[in-house]
Amino acid sequence: MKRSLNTEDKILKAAIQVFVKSGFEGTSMQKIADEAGINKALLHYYFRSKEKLFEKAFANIFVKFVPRALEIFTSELDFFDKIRLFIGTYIDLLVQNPLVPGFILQEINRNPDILYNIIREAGVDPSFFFIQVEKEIASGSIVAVSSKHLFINIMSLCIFPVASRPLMQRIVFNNDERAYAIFLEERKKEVADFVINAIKRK
Amino acid sequence: MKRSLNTEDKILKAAIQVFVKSGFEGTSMQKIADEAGINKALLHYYFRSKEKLFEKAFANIFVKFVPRALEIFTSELDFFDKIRLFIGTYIDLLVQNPLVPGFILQEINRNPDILYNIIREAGVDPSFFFIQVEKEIASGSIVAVSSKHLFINIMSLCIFPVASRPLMQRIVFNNDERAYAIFLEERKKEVADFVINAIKRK
DNA sequence: GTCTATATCGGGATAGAC
DNA sequence: GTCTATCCCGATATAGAC
Repeated sequence: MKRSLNTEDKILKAAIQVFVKSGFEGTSMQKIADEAGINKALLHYYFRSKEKLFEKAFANIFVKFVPRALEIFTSELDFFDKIRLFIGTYIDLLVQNPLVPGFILQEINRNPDILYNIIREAGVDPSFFFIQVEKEIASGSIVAVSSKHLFINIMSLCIFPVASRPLMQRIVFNNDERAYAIFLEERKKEVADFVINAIKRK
Repeated sequence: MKRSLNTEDKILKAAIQVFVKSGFEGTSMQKIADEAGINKALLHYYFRSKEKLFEKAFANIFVKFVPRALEIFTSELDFFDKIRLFIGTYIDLLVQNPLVPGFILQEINRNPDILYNIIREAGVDPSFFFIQVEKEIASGSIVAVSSKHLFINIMSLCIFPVASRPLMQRIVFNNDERAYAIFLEERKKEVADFVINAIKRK
């Protein structure tokens, strides 16, 4: 399986793994070379510099986590079902990649400019969500909330508990790994209920 | 004002500033020395190593942002007023220190063990909040929610929008700084309404 | 395309003068 | 207590053999 990858892909895969774990500043080319099972010089042969290798790796990770999240809202489900489906799938995705949220937050704060090209190319656009919220308000199914606040509320409730796990697991669960894993699993239902309860017209 | 600080405090203050901006790995002792207006060797004279200086700096920042947040819930206000007050004050604190949330998330993921001593010494304990939630449920003023989920929901809604600002500002506000500043200001009311709406028994 | 060897630089840390 | 000079290592990056 891994054997079938060519060298370039093997390097990129290793780079993603190491960068996500240690961040740009905490990562050395040597560690990536070790992870890929090849020599340090080859990294430069394929990607010229650490900076350029990082850009490829970051873009690769980013598109898996940001635009994909929004796809669900383009479907034709009932709005509340869409919210439930989105939250469930997104929390799953995050739990399977627990280091990614912290990594992305770290790197966008270190260098916000990395987003410039990536967002343009990846075509991240939440307007589909905003339009639908306005429609739901007009039809009277939800109360008059700001669609932008609602969007960021949902994102916050999904992402932050994963990004802050080392801290929250300790202060709320006495650092019990399993308890926090169960807690995150519960959140798929809990967060959806919370959001829907907050906006549903009764 | 800055003149009145002794050298040790001057160094610590400079270290906090640089570490928060660039993280542990992205910070060099030289940058801290420059920021403090003194020589590199003096850092080692006062703090022995980068690691030890970082620990002091991190603990210093941490206690300003985590335990202090919980103090509000020990007051004697009405529960909903407490929630409003907490969210308003906390978002203010975060907006005034916009790099801190990302910094803390970054460092706890890099090295979760730094929390070990700090949390013990700082005495971070949200149980006061949990108890009060249980009481409110018993008295029938709010619906039966999990107090732990509620706690982390509130934290998420306050912290994440600040920590993810470079990203969210771009995809939701076309990178308009002022619009995002206004948005964060609005959130003091918006988030409180959202939370209370989600839990209030009607 | 892949390796070893090496150039060059910047980092943390210490010695020692004042 | 504060400085300059220096040590030593690890980092990025390149040269050149195979």
